[in-house]
Amino acid sequence: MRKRITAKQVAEELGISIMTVSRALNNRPNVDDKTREKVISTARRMGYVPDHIAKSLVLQKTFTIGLVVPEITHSFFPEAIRGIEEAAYGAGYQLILTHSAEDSERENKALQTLASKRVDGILISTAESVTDYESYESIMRLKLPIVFFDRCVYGIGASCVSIDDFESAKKITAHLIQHGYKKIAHLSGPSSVSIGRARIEGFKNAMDENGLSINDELIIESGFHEAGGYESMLKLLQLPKEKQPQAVVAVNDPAAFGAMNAILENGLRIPEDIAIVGFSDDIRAELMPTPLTTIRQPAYEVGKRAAQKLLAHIENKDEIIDEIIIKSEIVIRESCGCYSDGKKI
Amino acid sequence: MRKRITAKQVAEELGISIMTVSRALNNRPNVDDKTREKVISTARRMGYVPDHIAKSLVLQKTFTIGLVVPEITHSFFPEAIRGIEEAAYGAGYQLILTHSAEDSERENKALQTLASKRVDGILISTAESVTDYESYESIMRLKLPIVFFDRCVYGIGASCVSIDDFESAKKITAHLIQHGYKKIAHLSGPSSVSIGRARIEGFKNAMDENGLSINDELIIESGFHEAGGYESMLKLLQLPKEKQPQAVVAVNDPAAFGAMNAILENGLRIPEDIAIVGFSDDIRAELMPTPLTTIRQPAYEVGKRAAQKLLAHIENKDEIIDEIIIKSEIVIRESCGCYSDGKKI
DNA sequence: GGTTTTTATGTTAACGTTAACATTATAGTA
DNA sequence: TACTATAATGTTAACGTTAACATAAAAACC
Repeated sequence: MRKRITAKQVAEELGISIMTVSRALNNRPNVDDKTREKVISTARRMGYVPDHIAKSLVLQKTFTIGLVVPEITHSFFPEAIRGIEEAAYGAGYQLILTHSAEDSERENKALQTLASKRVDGILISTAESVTDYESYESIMRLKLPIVFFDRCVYGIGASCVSIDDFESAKKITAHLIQHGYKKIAHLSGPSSVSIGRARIEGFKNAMDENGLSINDELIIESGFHEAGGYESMLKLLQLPKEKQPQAVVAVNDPAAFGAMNAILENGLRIPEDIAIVGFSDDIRAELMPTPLTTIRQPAYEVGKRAAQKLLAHIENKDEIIDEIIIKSEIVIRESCGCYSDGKKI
Repeated sequence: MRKRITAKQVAEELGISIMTVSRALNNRPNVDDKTREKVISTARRMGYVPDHIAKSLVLQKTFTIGLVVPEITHSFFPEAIRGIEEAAYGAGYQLILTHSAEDSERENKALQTLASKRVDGILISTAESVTDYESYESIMRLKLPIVFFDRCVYGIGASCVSIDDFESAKKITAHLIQHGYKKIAHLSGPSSVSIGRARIEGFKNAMDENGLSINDELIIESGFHEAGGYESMLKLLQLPKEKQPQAVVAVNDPAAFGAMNAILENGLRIPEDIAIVGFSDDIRAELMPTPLTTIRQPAYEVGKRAAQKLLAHIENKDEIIDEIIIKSEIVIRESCGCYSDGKKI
C-alpha cells in the first residue's frame, strides 16, 4: 500500500527540487514552460494531491470559514446556507458547519473549536439561550473576523446582516390595523434574541403610531416553535370574551401555525373571528386551510451578503463594521382578512 | 497588536519546555500535578488556543469529515445533516460542508478540495448529473474512506446507507393496487441516480407480482422537481381517455405536487378521478388540498447511521463494506383513495 | 548506601508546504 | 569576449505541534 504522494516525491521522480515543483503547480512565474509541463503531468500521473494542511500552516491562512447555525432544520437556514456556500465557493473558501441546537454551551464549544481549526472568519446566528457575549468577545480578541446574520448581537463591534425586523413587524401590524382591528395580540419571541426584541418593538411602534393602546395582557412570549404558539393562543382564548384579540401578530410562522390550530380547535374561524399574521414565509404558509399572510425573508440573500461581508473583513482588516439590513416583503394571503370577502383591502 | 499565543510562549512564560506544556494540556500522564495546574492556568490567562492545523499536520489526522450534498434546500438534507452533525459532534469531528448543486463538475471539484483539505473521510449523496464514477474512485485510491448516503453508487466497494427504495416503492404501489386501480402510471426519477432506478424497479415489481401489465407509455421520466412532475402529468392527460391512468406513483413528493396541480387544473378530482402517491413525506404533503399518501424517509436516521459507518471506517480500516438499509414507513392520507369515502381501505 | 525502577522533564526530528535568500544558467549588451 | 541583467532553479528556515528517544530527578528496593 503506497503512502500518500508528496511534492518531495514528485521532485525526486523528476530529479528537481521541491521548490520548483511548488512553483510549477502554483502557477508562479520564473519556471521554464517545459519544466512546468513535466511537473504538472508527472504530478497528475503519480496522483499527487496538494496538502492544504501544510499549506495552511505556513501561510497562516486556511481558506475556511466557520459557520454556526442554531437549528439547521428551520426553513430559513438551509436557504441562508446556500447563499453562504455560493459566496464562499466563489471566493475559493470552504465552510465548516457547526450546529448549536439553540444551546449556548454548545455554541461556545463550537466557537472554540472553530478558532482552534484556524478558520479565517466566523459566520454565526446566535442560539436562543445565549445570555452573555463573552464567547463572541473571546473570538474577537483573537482578531478573528466575525459576522452575525439573522440573529444579531449589537454593540460589540461586529458586522451584522439581517432583515429589517423592526420595520417588517411594524408594516405587517399596520396592515392589520388598516383592516380595522383594534384589539391586536402579539405572540413574541424570546427577548434574549435580537429578532424577538426587534419584532415586538415594531409591533408596539405600529400600535402607537396608529393611536392604539397596547394591552400587556395581549403580549405573550411564545418562542419560535409551533407548540409555544399553540399554548400562548390558548391562553389568549381563555381571556374574557371582550378582552380577546381580534387579530394576532405571531413572531414567526411556526408560532402562527400553532396559534391557528388553537383557534380552529376552539371552533373559531380565521380570519372572520380572529385574523392572524406570521413572519418568515415558511413553505407551509400558503398551504394552510386559510393561507397565512406573512413576511417573506430573503434568506439566500441574507446568507450571501453575510458571507460577502465576512470575506471583505478577512481580506481587508480595515473593512468597516456594518449593520446591513436586507429588505423584506409582505406576502398578503387570506389569514389577515384580505380576499376573504372576495376583495383585497 | 499581539500575535497569536503559541505553546512556545506559554512554555517560556513558565520557564519549562514546550513538550511539558503539550503534555499538560493534552492530559497526558507523567506530568506533575502542580506543573499541570500551572500550565493550564497560564495558558488560559494568556489566551492560548491550540493550533489544530499544526496538530493535524503532525498527527496526519484532521478530525474533519467532508460532506457533499446535492441540494441543501431539499427537505431531506437538512434533517440528514442534523443526524450527521450529531454523530460527528459526539465523536469529536467537524464537518466541511460542500454543495454540488446537482452538478457533477462541481461535485468533482468539491471532492478534490476535500481530499486536499485532508478530511479523514467523506460522506456524499451524488449529484443528479453524475455519469461516471472516476471521481469517487480517485478518492478511494487515496485510501480516503467514503460512505454514500441516500443516493448511492454500488459496485465500487464503498459503504452506503439508504432507505429501502425498492421495497418502499413496491409497497406503496401495491397499496394502490389494493384499491383496485389497474392502469397505474409512474413518474420516474432520473435513471442515473440509484434511488431513481430502485423506485422504478419497485414499481414494476409490484405490478408484476399482482399480475398487472406494465404499460411503457405510462412511465415517464420527470426528475425530482415539481416542474417535471407537472409537465409529465400533462403528457399523461393528453393520452386518449381510455389509456389514461387511474392512479400515479410519483418518484417523490415535489413531483407529486406538480402532478397534482396538473390534475386539478384539468378539472379532475383527486383521488376520485386520479389517485396519486408520492415519496419522501415532504413537510407540505399533509397540507395539500387532498393530503398526499407518501413514504416517510427517516432522514435524520439515515444521516446519523451514515456518519457512524464512516467513523467506523475511519477508525478501523478493516471495517467491512456495508449496504445499510433503513426501514421507511408508508404514510396513508387521502390522495390514494383511503378515507375519501369516510373509511380506510 | 548504592542500585534499580519509576516519574518528570527536555531534546531532536518530523509532518508538507512556502518565503526569502542564494546560486547557477541563459540571454542580452557593449 | 567579457560583463551585466534576467530567468530558472536550489537551499535553508519556518509555520506549531507531537512522537520517540534521552536525560535528570525522585522513589523504591535489598
